[in-house]
Amino acid sequence: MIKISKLTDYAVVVLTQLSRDHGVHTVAHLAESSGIPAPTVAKLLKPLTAAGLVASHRGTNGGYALNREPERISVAAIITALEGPIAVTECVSDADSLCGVESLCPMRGNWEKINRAVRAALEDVTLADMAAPSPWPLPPATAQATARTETRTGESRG
Amino acid sequence: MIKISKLTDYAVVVLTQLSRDHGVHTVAHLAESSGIPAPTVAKLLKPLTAAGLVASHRGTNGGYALNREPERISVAAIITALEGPIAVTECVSDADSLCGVESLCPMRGNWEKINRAVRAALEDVTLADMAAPSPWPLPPATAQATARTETRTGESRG
DNA sequence: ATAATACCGTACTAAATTAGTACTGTTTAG
DNA sequence: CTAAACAGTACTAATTTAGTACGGTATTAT
Repeated sequence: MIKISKLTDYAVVVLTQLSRDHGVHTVAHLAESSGIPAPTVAKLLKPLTAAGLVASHRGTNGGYALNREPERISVAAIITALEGPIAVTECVSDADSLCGVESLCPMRGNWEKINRAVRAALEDVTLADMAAPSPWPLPPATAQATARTETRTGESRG
Repeated sequence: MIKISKLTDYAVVVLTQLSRDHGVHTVAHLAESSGIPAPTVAKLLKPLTAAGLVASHRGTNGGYALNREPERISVAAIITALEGPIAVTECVSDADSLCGVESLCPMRGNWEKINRAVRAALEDVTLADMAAPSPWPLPPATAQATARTETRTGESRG
């Protein structure tokens, strides 16, 4: 369904918490206040640390803290940290993996065009945006949305 | 990895074939010329037919044909036909599925913003674009690509 | 030093999704 | 009436993703 993994979803939640309180937070604390199992929180913080989005502090009174202003952390950066380069198709994501279907390959340039557009959309939203209160439902902005969009509106519960 | 399913990938391949030769093609024929297993081709053509993207003709000399000009079939329409409404997170895709993590929900409006941007990007590319010969590598357009992009360039094989 | 705290890293298990296969039914042309 | 070709369902297998467990290392306080 062209969606991100649950782990990435959780990562945004955890990072949002860190952005609200700039101090150092332990995994246990973050897990408790978010409702996400602690081992899972620890798991997602690892690649986030490796990517330099958060900083870790060991020992007593240690924990994790944001390593950069929320305004300077894009959703694209978060996704990239956890899932690797953003690519809608496997074709372009790694040079080693062949397509399997040869006739697919001639259009990898077109897929890359799509990838860039998606990437740009994701670069444009920062953690600060995500932490900010969100108006819901969203005001209709560009109206290029499909006809299907209106099928489900009204019963927003999720 | 925020990618579409293989079935959708195949669908684009099959539709590209149909767009090149406007006649009626059997599943067997499409399978042979694409290299995709016949049952799989049959499987993906079903929802495509339901969505009105292709038309099916039963009986002897039957088969499938494009139901619309390639210029009027967007990649978004193909993905939607096979995978349902385009949404990066589950949260907004269906009203019935709760998030599980409550703290996630306050930012569904922000996620929807992202969903719209992705959707727009996918609406913008048509089947005709995909069937067209693609320059590769693509000329750098907006340069908002992440630093990671350059890590893998050079050995394009996929 | 010693002990407690909290991250680090790897391996493993289980669940969910996705891909692929098989089979039976229905429609159309000759 | 027979053969061609789609329609629909059910099932199996493979892959991916989520979640758990455990032993190790660094830092701080006593």
